[in-house]
Amino acid sequence: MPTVSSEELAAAAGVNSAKLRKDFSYLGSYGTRGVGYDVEYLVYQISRELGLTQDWPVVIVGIGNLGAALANYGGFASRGFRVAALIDADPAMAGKPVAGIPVQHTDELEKIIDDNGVSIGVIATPAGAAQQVCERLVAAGVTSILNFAPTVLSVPDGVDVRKVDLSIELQILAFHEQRKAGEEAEAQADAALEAEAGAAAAAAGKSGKGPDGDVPAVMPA
Amino acid sequence: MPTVSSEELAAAAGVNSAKLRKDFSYLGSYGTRGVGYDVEYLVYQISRELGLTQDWPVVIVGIGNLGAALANYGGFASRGFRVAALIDADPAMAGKPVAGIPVQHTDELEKIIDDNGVSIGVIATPAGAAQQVCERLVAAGVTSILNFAPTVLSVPDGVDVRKVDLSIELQILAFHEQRKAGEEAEAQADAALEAEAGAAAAAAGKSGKGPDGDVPAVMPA
DNA sequence: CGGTGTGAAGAGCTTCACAGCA
DNA sequence: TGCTGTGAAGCTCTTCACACCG
Repeated sequence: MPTVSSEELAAAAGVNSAKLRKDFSYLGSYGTRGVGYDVEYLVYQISRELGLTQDWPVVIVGIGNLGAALANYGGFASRGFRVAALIDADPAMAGKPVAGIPVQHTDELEKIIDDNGVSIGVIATPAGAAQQVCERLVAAGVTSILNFAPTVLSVPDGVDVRKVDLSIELQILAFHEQRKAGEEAEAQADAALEAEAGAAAAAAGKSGKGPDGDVPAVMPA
Repeated sequence: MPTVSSEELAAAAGVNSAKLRKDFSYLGSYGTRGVGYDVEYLVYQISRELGLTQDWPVVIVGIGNLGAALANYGGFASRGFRVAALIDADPAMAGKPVAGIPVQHTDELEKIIDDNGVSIGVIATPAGAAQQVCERLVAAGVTSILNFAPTVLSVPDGVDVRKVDLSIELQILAFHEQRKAGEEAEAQADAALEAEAGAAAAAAGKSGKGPDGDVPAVMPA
């Protein structure tokens, strides 16, 4: 299939075809009237725009189950990410290969960041260690952090943090599940609450908010 | 701190105080003019609305690194989720405890779902096994699925699927990182592309889209 | 013809600003 | 007086509908 129409793409992505055409149009006119979009060319243009044509070295700190799962995750390589190093505080882990990469001790953190020109760090440590790791990463020159630890990180301006909460998607499913079961439903407003819900419980915690608003910065403990 | 103002909550959550008050108002009038919101009462009301006061039994299928990480994740219990069972296809895993719960073999899947009244399933299997597991879960009565496998699941109407792509947040960070580095920047449009980007490559794959639009249903391989 | 690119209309969400109540 | 609750204004994002072109 060398070419594809906005209608087909829209159906595959689950959106309206007009929206898709309009979005594409912001990148330029990559389609051909009466024909559609050349798949290969389109993929290249979008990849370039999203930064997938670049190589991004990342380090993963905290090689427990989650860190190991991330290290083994095939999706990274295909999106232009290269796992430059795995770092763990446990000396017993040092040298042990995970996903073919030997784990290095936290002592080496600054050197690793520097040697590899790493600007993106992934934190998969327990909650207690996350803030400290974060500070060391930032001090060493990392400017984007993906946080899997269940804690809110505070970072200086200019550093982006995105927090991944493995249970939030479950919570959304449960929310809809509850709706299926009963009630008459007050519809949209509640979704908005998700972002705010935690603040009541936390009532503190400088946010370190991500660049977009689509991931709640604060969630209940 | 028994009471809190919309201004404080808004600052903590990183939103505008008017928005927060408006959102809360959809749930009812739980604040007191001139005073603020009673924290305990507010937390309860929001918890109830989000379904956190219910107990949701879930099963996790696929006990590799990721499945184990999920089983150990503390955030579930505090949000009303109870891991009813861990299921894996590897007979060698059967009986082995993970996070204090013995792993059961896939053969038991239907019985487990039925016995525990499970309506939410988590898939953490390799991509190849996911669709088949999904079908068995649905056939057994599961109506909400959280999919960590890097594949698009197709499901019948009435079943909600949410796909968690561990690399998508990294991709968003890289996108912004790229922007920091250079360019003049065409701003908003590109974010929208994230949801559609994969469709060009996939150009197939019935979507099984989640209840909200905020998680892309299709992503590049 | 068929399908893109896009101005204009429409819908939904956010913010303002202030009446009203403890 | 202080802060909530909310109509109305403003803004952004989505959808429509069609001119235009291969």
